[in-house]
Amino acid sequence: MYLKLATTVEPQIEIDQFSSDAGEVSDQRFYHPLHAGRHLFHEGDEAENVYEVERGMLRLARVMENGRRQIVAFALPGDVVGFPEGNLHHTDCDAITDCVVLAHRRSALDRCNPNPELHRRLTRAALHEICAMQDHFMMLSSKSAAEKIASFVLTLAERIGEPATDGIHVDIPMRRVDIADFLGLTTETVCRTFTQFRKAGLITLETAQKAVVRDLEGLRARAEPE
Amino acid sequence: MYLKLATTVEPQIEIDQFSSDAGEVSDQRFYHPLHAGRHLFHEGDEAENVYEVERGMLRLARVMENGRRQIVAFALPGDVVGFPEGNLHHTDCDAITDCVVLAHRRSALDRCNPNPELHRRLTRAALHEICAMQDHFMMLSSKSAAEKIASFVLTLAERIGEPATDGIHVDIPMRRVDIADFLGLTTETVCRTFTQFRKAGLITLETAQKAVVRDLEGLRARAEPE
DNA sequence: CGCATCGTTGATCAATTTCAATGCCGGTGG
DNA sequence: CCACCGGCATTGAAATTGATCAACGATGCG
Repeated sequence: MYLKLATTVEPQIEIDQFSSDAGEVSDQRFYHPLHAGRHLFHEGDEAENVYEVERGMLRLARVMENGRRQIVAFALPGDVVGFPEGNLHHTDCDAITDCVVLAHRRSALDRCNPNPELHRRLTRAALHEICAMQDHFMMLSSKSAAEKIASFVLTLAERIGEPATDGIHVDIPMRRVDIADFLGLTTETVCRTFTQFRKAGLITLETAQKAVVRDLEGLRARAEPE
Repeated sequence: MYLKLATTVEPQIEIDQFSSDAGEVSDQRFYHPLHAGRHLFHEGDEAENVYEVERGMLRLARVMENGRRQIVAFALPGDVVGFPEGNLHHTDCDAITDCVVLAHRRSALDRCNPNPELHRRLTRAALHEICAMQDHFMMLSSKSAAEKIASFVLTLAERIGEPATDGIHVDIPMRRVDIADFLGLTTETVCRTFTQFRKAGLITLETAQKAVVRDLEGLRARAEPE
């Protein structure tokens, strides 16, 4: 299965206290609500925290001097974002939808103490991330546009799809250009491929952001070559 | 700077005992010589060790069911390979040239004790790897063939090039098809781009494996668009 | 020496990008 | 309330890049 969007960690430890405002849960972690469009951190920022996504969707991006942009990942609930390089963040991260993230002090990643269990979870998440990124290499380098879009929609369907009688309802909150920059395509190609799938009866599009997967097997068949 | 080939760690801790045969250095680490063409591990193998490259070059690869292959990274001295996912290796790894690698028990990555310093180094290497892979995303998704090859040669030159009066001598021990599978191109395109650079006077090729960078700036100009 | 593998080159083809225009929708202000 | 505006999505046609198909050359090894 390709296109892990980002890194999933083991089931969430139990959180007792929750305040809908940014609230300190303990000195180790605290909740942080985040409105759509707001940045969580920028490339080059001092990395104070790593974040576990509770709700919503985030976008991790890197920009080249000349303006070309790569979406590194879309982060969904359960994913961890903000792994530092040295002391700095090496991507921009902003909220595509309203989000709630759980911030962990960056020290939890660096040191076993005082919370060895959290340290272990975050380290595992980092290792998982490496594996997931390697999957994404396959996606970027050896798949056609149709295979990329099919895989992409399938992953979204598996992770946030809601099964219904008429198919799997999938929210696609990111813009077409984000999908393009994630998959190494152009906006136009993304559009065309969506319409191609729509005309083939694989999906329907209520709006550009609301899709229904009507033929899961058909979509799977397009996700892998042969 | 794009195309970090793999993960560089901090300067090597001092090693006193060295045996040219596979030799236990301590219960935490041991040297492992490896001839060109030999595998260090396979995809799906139980991950017993992570390896620090001392000498030589290794190839990390993933293969899809249908035979398509992605070279995930080329590992050079200072790089770390074999980060596990769960308990398993998720790539094949074999030696392109004769190598010497330093094996660390996988537990050094999982646990702080008994060697917290090593644990910290390996964890950092994993984080660095994430960053390096994100660089490679840019390479794979938003660069032209010429930009990819130029970046690739530049990185090799920086990491293993030997400056001389006539330019920077660079060993390119991997085959063309490996370069192609690394950059998401075909063998033919890799070849053509090399000849194009040769005809433009940017490089010379004594053999397919021995290149001399004659115009560093020219090559840099082709590595980035604009 | 002959075979096998790898590298190189050429010609054609197909996929995707590019360029251009139009449509759609939500927000804003008259 | 409605018209206009701006951003995003979609579609079409042309251009370009890189893939594919095919042949040949070089190199190393049994």
